[in-house]
Amino acid sequence: MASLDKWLSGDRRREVPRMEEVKSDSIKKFTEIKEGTIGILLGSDYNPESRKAFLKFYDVKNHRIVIWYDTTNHHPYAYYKGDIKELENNPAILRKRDKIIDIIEEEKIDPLNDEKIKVAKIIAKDPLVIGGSRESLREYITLWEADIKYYANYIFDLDFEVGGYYILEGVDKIPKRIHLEVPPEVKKFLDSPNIDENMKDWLIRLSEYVPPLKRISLDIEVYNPRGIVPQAENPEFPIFMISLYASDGLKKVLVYDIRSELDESTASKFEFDVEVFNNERDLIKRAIEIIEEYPIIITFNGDNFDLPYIRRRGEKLGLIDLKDKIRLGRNDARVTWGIHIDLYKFFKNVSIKNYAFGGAYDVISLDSIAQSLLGKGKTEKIEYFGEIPMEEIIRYSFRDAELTYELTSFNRDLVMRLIIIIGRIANMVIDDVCRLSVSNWIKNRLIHLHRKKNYLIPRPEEIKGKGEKRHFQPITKGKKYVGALVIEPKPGIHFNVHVVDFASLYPSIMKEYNISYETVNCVHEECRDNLVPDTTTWICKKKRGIISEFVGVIRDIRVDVFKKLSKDKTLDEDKREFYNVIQGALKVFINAIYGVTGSDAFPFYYLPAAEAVTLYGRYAINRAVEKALELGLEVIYGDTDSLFIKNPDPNKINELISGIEKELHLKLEVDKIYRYVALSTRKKNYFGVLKDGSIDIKGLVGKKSST
DNA sequence: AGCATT
DNA sequence: AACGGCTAATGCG
Repeated sequence: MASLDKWLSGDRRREVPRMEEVKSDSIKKFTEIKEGTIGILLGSDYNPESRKAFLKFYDVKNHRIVIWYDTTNHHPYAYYKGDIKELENNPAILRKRDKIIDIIEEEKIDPLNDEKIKVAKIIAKDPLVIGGSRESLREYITLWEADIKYYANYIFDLDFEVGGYYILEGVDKIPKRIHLEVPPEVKKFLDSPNIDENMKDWLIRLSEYVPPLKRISLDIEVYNPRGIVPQAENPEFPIFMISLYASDGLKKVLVYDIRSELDESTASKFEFDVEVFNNERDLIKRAIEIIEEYPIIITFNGDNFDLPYIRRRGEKLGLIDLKDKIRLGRNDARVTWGIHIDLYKFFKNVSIKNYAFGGAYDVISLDSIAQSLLGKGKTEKIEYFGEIPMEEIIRYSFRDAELTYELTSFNRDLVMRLIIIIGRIANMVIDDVCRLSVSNWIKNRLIHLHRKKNYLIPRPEEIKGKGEKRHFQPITKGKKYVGALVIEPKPGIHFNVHVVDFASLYPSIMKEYNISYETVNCVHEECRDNLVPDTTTWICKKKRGIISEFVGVIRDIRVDVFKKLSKDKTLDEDKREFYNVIQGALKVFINAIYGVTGSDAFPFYYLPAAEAVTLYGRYAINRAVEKALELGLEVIYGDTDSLFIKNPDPNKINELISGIEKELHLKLEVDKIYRYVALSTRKKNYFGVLKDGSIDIKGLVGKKSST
């Protein structure tokens, strides 16, 4: 304590930092690639010095990241729709002439007008010419595809697949995609006749084995005064502890013995390694030396705290090449030798929280998430280190690193697998998967799909420009368009109630009715008679919509293959769990695709498309009610995609299901059967007892009577 | 009471 | 930074 007080009072004994590099051969490692290296593509980035995109592969044999630099002479670019001669004389272009490699004419397909068009492609020496600075071309000229990250662009253009296996044959050869042998349980589906080529590609890509990934978690402690929270932007207090927990069994706490209270006996008191240092610089140096041996770094809030703090403290203390190891972005921190996963960002992601983990945790903190998912939390909370014995802080700090690591390893590496699978679905590098939201995941894959079809990606205002007419007033004030239909419940206790529902209604509608931003109110005259019920919105009959196709294929492989595999008792648990991760990740995408279509922040937002989905949904449930009544069935309630039918003749239910399937091409199925269900006058509030005796309660919360 | 807001 | 519908609590002439 005394030394802390002294330190706080200003006696910081600032020695002149020795300019010294952290010893490492990590840079050298990247200059050569051993022939025959097998790697999984996990990351990519752009190197401004060499002006090249590069890829990060996880070497599955040596468990390190291998970096491969572009050899194809690929460059950043953007498109211009107007006259190429005019463009060449545009002042903004003239100003940037020395940074423009070429302007060439290219043929693309305009998906909104369904026609081939000639566009000018501006090829630049570096990405900032296109976008990212105030002087960039996109600030002066209306450009197309000018806001795609360059390294993402690179992956799309060369058709690289994130999460896929590659063989690296040297620095000068383009990595070649290789495929592991398809496991028999998946092969069975590949050979089946109702699986098309598109589905096959997805099946092979997603089901490929995800190996255990070597990784280390890291957590730092800062010796700050009471009541002051250390700031990564201005790291004025020393790091005095760094805890590490790795997949290869390394468990270690590095301590800078700031109060000189430890001795030789300290290390033996713990079930993990403890290394003691007498200054902060050696502590940081040692930590970097260790984590550099790991291709994947796991933190909890490392983007905004641990990594920037380490980098800035280290630089203050003269560890000058930390800037080449930890790269600080505006809102992230990346490590050059590997991949940094910040679990705080990942678990904060609404789709991860609510869909992947069913809202299991509430507060986004290490303690709360660990408590919910691992069943154990932090050690007792420490408010102020100054009063706590060093040995106790060591245990506390170690626990954080342990929990952070275990959040990636519990349930057979569920989280690591999930991250890789999302990367495969979105074709997005792991760093971005962990930091961006579901709309970005979807956008990323859609951009790649546009490239594959040679579609020029429309600007959002072009999509809007097709017209935003909505046909019905939203029920709820402040909403943009009408949503689901909820049928007025018949209050009372009803016995033998069968609930039928449409299987993933909105995604099925998007798939079956060809809903996409370019197919709703398409350009063709001959499609204008294909109307959404009760509207003047029409849907294309000539071309498959890009979003419809995407949601269709991932819906099909989820329902037809991965859901089945996840329940296949002939497979071992590890495999079942893996297939369960895949079907769960697919579900996140499938459900969100309709949602983002109705979100104006989404670049492919189109209100009439979102409204068409809900209107078809309303139409479907209304038709089902009509059909049920025709069959003499009694409908007592329904919500969005479900009908509650009282005491039905089972044959009539089957007739209803087959009739609807024939008429609407939507699958209706019996979801559950209640022995009895009690409905009130309120929608979305009921309870019932199912056939197996279990109780089902919706919307009702326990309340005290006021009397 | 009735509407707006969360 | 995924949608809308619905219930309940709270605030305010």
